[in-house]
Amino acid sequence: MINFKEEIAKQISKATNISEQELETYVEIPKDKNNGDYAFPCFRLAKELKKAPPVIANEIREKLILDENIIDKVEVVGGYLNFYINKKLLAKEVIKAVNEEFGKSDIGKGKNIVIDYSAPNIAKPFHIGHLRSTVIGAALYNIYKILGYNVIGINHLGDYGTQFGKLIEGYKLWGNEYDIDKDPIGELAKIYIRINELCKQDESVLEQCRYNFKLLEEKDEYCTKIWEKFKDLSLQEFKKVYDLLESKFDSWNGEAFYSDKMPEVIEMLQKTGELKESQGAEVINLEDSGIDTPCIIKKSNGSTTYATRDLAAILYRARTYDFDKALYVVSYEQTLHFKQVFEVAKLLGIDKKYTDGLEHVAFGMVLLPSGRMSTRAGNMIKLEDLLNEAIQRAKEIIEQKNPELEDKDDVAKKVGIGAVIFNDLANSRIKDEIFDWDTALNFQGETGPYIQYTYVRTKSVLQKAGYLPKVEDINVDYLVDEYSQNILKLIYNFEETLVQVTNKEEPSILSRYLIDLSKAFSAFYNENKIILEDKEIQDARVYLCSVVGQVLKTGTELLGMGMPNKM
RNA sequence: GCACCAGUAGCUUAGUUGGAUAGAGUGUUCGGCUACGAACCGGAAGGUCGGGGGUUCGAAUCCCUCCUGGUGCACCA
Repeated sequence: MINFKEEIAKQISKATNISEQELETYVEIPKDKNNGDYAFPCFRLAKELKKAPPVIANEIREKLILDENIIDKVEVVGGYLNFYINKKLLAKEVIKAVNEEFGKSDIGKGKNIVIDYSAPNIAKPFHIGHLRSTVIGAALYNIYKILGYNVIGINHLGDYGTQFGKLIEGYKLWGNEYDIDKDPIGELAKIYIRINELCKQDESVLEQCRYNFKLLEEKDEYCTKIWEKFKDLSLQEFKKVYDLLESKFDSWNGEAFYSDKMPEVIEMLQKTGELKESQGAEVINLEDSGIDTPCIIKKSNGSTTYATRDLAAILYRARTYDFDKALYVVSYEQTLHFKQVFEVAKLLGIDKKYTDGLEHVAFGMVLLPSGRMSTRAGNMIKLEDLLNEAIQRAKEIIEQKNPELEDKDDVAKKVGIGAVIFNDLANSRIKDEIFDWDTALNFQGETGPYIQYTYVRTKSVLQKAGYLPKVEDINVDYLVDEYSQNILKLIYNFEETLVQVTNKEEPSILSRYLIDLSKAFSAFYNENKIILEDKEIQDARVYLCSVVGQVLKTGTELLGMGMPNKM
């Protein structure tokens, strides 16, 4: 598609002798449509030219040689030059560009992106707090992919560490009191809570738990056997949730996968001479980098830590995937951990490209109105329960609004789960979220179902029309009204929106965009009759409908939501 | 105590590299289905952008300071 910003910068460049690249960064999109489609503020030139901004604006305006096929008109308002683009050109460009392939790009060609997301802890319930990492990671995955990047999605399962030493200890003590095969995670969670209580009361039990983990690392037969059992049972439970969310991962290599890859890391760190003994443990001091807390590589009993495993993972991923970016979609509670690990990674002697590519994509916590969720305290909401409730509520609304609908179950799943996913992706990821059933399962206003509903209406119109006109038959004269233009401008910005998502690792930018597009279409839909006597007008509007539908569907699926054809 | 993050309408929030009159949704309120889906659309009311300084032609945005909330701070992950 034509690049309007670039065209405008080119024109101003000719009139001012300032480089086109510099000018392009100054060109902005006015908030108020009454100020044109693009604007060039002259204020920053005032100092240099020693003239008042309005004077500069007028001078530039006089020197501008406009291509009427691209720019309709330019107005000087105060210190601004306001550009109005050629409406028909915009319509032509957008209509030509949108097809099934729309949004696909080769911006990321040849670049590898590793995304580490979801990563629930084995033997603990998969609760609503795990949703954010799962859906943010999945959305980023899809968006990088459509932009042409080679993406590797990794579920870095929490399947290792002292928590297993605790579970093994609890199982050893009271295993026969619990029916683990019947409700694996529920029963294991009870054991986990109980052993934690005991650890608090009796330090020697905690020591024993740590020792169990050391045994596990040393491939002790009994510990390994129990650990494998817990892991298998947990994965079966997790799959239920992943099936509902339709989550896919390219790799399920969890922490345990790196157990045999840590000695190399430790050896590398020893060679640097930075690995120091401190209070019986082996640590890397990071005070020089402004991090007060040292990074523990080896505990005093000789076993490894989360950080050691993450370092082994960085080394492995650099070698295996040659990543340009490695994203960690993990709660902001772990900010310090990643700061430490990324800093220590610089000692591994890997290419700067890799250490520069490490990025913690932090997100806020999901809190209950009563405060934090805690597996130990038992106050949490299981994700599976939320998703099933969402489907149930969607079904009730379908029964009420559209009882004749076919595939009710499938639609209820798409709408219900879509609402939950969208709710989690709608706000900036860094913000905390106080969980509320009615908010998470709201289907009205700025929600996932609103976007789905808008799409369904485009489909419905197309069905009523019974045909799709050919692009070359569209008369763009009928797409220059305010409502059509609003839609076209948004669609014009689709790829730019996706790029912004990857620049900020912020899927909510796409969520907002889809809301804006849905609103623009709803307004258009309410103001204009689409099926009507005049065939030429109808063709143009029907085609616009189809274009909107395609973008809504593509965008919604990028967020990891399903899109129903009817609802 | 130190560090990091957040603070925008009753509630949930958007706000591009500083730019024109700070936008939405929700709730309240008024109006719109003999138009292709009302899970929708349109209008009204609602703001000292946490407070105070500063930089700038221009600050929600940058700097300083204070307040409030959250998170983290060595053998959990």
